[in-house]
Amino acid sequence: MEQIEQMKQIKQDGLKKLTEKSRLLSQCSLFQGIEPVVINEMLNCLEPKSCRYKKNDTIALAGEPFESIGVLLKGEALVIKETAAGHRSMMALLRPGDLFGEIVVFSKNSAWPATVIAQEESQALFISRRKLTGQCEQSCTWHRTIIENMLRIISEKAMMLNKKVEYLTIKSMRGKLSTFFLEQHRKAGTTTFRLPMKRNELADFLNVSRPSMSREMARMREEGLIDFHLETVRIINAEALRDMGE
Amino acid sequence: MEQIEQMKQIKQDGLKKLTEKSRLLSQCSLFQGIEPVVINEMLNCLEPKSCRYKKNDTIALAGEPFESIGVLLKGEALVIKETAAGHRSMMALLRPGDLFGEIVVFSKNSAWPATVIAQEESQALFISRRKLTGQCEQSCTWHRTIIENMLRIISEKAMMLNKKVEYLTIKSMRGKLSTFFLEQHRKAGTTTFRLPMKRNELADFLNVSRPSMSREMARMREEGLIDFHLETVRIINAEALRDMGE
DNA sequence: AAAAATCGGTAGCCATGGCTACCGAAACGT
DNA sequence: ACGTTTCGGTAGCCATGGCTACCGATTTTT
Repeated sequence: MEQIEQMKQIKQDGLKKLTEKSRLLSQCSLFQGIEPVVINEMLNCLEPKSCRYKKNDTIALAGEPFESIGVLLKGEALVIKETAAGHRSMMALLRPGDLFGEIVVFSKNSAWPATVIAQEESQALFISRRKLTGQCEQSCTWHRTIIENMLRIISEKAMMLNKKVEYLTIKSMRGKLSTFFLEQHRKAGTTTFRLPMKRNELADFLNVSRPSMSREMARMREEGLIDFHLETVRIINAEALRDMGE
Repeated sequence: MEQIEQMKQIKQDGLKKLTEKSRLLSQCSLFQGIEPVVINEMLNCLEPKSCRYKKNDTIALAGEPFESIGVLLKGEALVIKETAAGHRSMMALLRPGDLFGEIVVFSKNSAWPATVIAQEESQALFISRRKLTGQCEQSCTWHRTIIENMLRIISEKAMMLNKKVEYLTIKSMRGKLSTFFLEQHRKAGTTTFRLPMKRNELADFLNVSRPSMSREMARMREEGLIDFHLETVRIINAEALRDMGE
């Protein structure tokens, strides 16, 4: 009798786990717009590999061949790029629900371009490229959704990179700042707006040094182009800023 | 009798045109791996809009909403980015078979990010996003191929942009050159290789000025890191180069 | 073959911006 | 409330690299 109760418990735990997993996945951009219940069915068809990692374990190693997209389910992981000299630079911090390897899965060159390392005890899911595009006989409805999601995700990544290239291509400090401020202004719709990043992060985004950036912002204030205090920026002479954009 | 002959002729001309179009499309990355004959069938289902343009006509205008991917069939077109100041910069030159708008079709923000202008008498094909992902009842086989192509195309674009960002992020001249030379070396497999671009283009790619680049290359030669003559470059001290990569 | 255009190398000038160092203010942790 | 950390501003030094100008070589045009 006790045994039966125990088994029921195990089964319940299993179900709870499954629903927890699909609930987590329903938050993930790859499964956007799909009900957790449906995700459960899909997983049977997608046959994902689930892997657990301890702290400092290597989840993916740059250069290794691969054919799967990764989803971080639990924990925290770092995406790291190593230069030939062995110098490491952090590229991204992954949190539960984040994808990795999404750019590379569908390109010809199927080797991890970066290394992913678990920062704490983590769990990741890998879905193979074939399962993702492959049409299983039944339930093609959600398959279509997942492919549309995939297309959207990669497109948005490309758009983001494109924007980044635009900023990096601008040579002068003032040009970068002007372009950035005007973009924020356009987004906010008001002449006064708040910067979405700290100075350090902004300098990093524009690929300039923080002190040099502050210096230039001060100059622009002196010249009556903008005014600012901490995160708050007000555009005074929009025309002049526009003339700086390259 | 004569009328019948005439009609036959017209029909033949139509067929010739169709096969010419599909022959052209079979060269296009979007239809890679699909037989021209099959492409003909597909076109019925994809319902592309075909448009003709005269020289200097606007094929697509930045900011305008859109939902279609473009294929240049005939002629030549420029992709142009206009800054707020009205300053124009060329982004790409399109030739027959080239796609445009491929990054944006599947992103949420569906507005042309750049302007496309015909440089000569041209013809372009537009295929709507829905038709591209939509599954028509029959012939899902090639539909799958076209979606896989689409995924590959966007992924590769993202990879390319990613690589570009990597180069642009390197701050020092020497770092950029070292990284570039090492990459060429890796690709070629030999210590001596030929540069795939002219100096002007390389300087442009690395986002530096041509004379400064030449100067730095000369210095690197003096220091015994590399040797070069025109397009031919030989790596002498690979280790030292590696240490420069940021 | 002459003229023009393109291409690559070199030199000198100097503006831009990176870097270190330091300071005060704010935010955070305990 | 206190110490600690993070954040932003400022200053001075000077290396990096942009820019113009010029030259010779090669290629293309006519």
